[in-house]
Amino acid sequence: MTVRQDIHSAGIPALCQSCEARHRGVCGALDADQLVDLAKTSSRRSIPSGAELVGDAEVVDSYSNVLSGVVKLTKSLSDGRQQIVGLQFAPDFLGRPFKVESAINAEAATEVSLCSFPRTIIERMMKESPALEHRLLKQTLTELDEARDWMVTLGRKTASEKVASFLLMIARNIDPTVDPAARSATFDLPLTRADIADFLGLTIETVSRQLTRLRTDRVIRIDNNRHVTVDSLSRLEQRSGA
Amino acid sequence: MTVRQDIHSAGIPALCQSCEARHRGVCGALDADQLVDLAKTSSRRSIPSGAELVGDAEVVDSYSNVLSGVVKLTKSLSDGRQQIVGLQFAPDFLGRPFKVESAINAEAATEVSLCSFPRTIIERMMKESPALEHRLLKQTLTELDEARDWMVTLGRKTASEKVASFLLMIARNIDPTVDPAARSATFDLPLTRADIADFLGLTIETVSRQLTRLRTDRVIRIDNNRHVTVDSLSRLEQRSGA
DNA sequence: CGATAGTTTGACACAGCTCAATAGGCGTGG
DNA sequence: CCACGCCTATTGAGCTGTGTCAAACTATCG
Repeated sequence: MTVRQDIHSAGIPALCQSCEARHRGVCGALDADQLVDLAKTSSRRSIPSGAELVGDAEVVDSYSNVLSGVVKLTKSLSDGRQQIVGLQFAPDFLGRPFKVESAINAEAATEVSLCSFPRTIIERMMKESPALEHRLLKQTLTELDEARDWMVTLGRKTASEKVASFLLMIARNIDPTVDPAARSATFDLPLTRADIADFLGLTIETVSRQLTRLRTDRVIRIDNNRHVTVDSLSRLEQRSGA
Repeated sequence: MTVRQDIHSAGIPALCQSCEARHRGVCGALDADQLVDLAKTSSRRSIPSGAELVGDAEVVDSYSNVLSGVVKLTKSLSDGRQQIVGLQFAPDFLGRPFKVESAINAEAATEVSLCSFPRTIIERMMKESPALEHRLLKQTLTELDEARDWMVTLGRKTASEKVASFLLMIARNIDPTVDPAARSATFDLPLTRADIADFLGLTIETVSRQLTRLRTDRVIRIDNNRHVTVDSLSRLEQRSGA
């Protein structure tokens, strides 16, 4: 990962100067003028774990970039059963264009920091800048691929395969040292057991049992309930049913 | 639904003249010149039920519009377990832009007719025409919403709720008389029991048992294994867990 | 140190799976 | 038109993985 601090930094707002979203996120699709324009009305905010970002059926009037932390997207049935349908990590773009009402809940799974923009500005820029829309299309296609991968996990994997798949996914998204070739990984789980259960379509108890099984089989180690060490990612992968 | 046969039809290729995709599908984003251009290299083809359209890990060199019939998108685990991750109806656009290799299988679930275009043409047009990319973004967002709805079904619903949800979805997509306010519906199932099972993350036997339960409870009628009549869509909806 | 929220463990129940047999639909050929 | 064979769907009996309910344990924080 090289730091880009070149001639193009000229005129970039201070807010955006070192922002990850400007490189890997949607802001990478904007030129200096557009960034200045956007930065005028955008603001960083820090959200405590557990806070609701977008309520079900709530009118959404802002979009955001995730700068750090993990956001969980959930859907619920009327009797309270809940399913996590997506996790967003930095530098994902948060928001559902072309629909003022969201059928989805967004909640901070960890402490989260966001850079938020008014809906109207983003929608104007999308009209003016095909590059922005292009970037958004790419992210949406990626999210669709991920959603479909999880459909396989939800529909066809066993509980132990689900838990292994989940750990693998988190390792790849969180641990900075995990390039695809890495053999081991270590990270903090961004989700509670209850969240993991909602993500995998299981109960808390089943998740817990599968984690202890992985632990007694020496595939993972867990300290303080949250900190996970995987010595052999390939062993974990074997258990993921891929 | 009004038939559009107005001044804008001037210069529209014969092939596209009465094509549904020109109104509700992606071709609606193109002007007459672009349609002419596209029509030069596009072709209609009819595909028999069961034929594979896109093999897993196969290089995709064409995109298509679905004109009639149903296409199932599947993913498989190495040991053969399979999950249907999407169904495409007319006038959906079939193909995954920005990725030459597909991790997905596409197969005709019924007899299908397609209008296919070379990959290169579509990709050139996407660069030139923001409207096309915009349309594609909208379809992708819709598919993402659908995928997330199914994640809830896969992860959190019981077998009988799954089967009811499936019937409801098919009724809404297939039966032309089903506007949202309709009370009843009748349609042919586009999928075999095995396909339904792969869609819902169940076994054939469980699907069959739940269908007979719906039948004995007089929620649906089934003739010739395929033809379904739903007298009260709201009763079916009550069983879908929504 | 006590209170609280999150996690683990155990015992048991049941929804959905597996295996096996039967029934029904449909095309082919006599 | 019927007889046959093939494929799909249904039904049954028993098993098992995961859910339910309940209790014990652990971390964290005032």
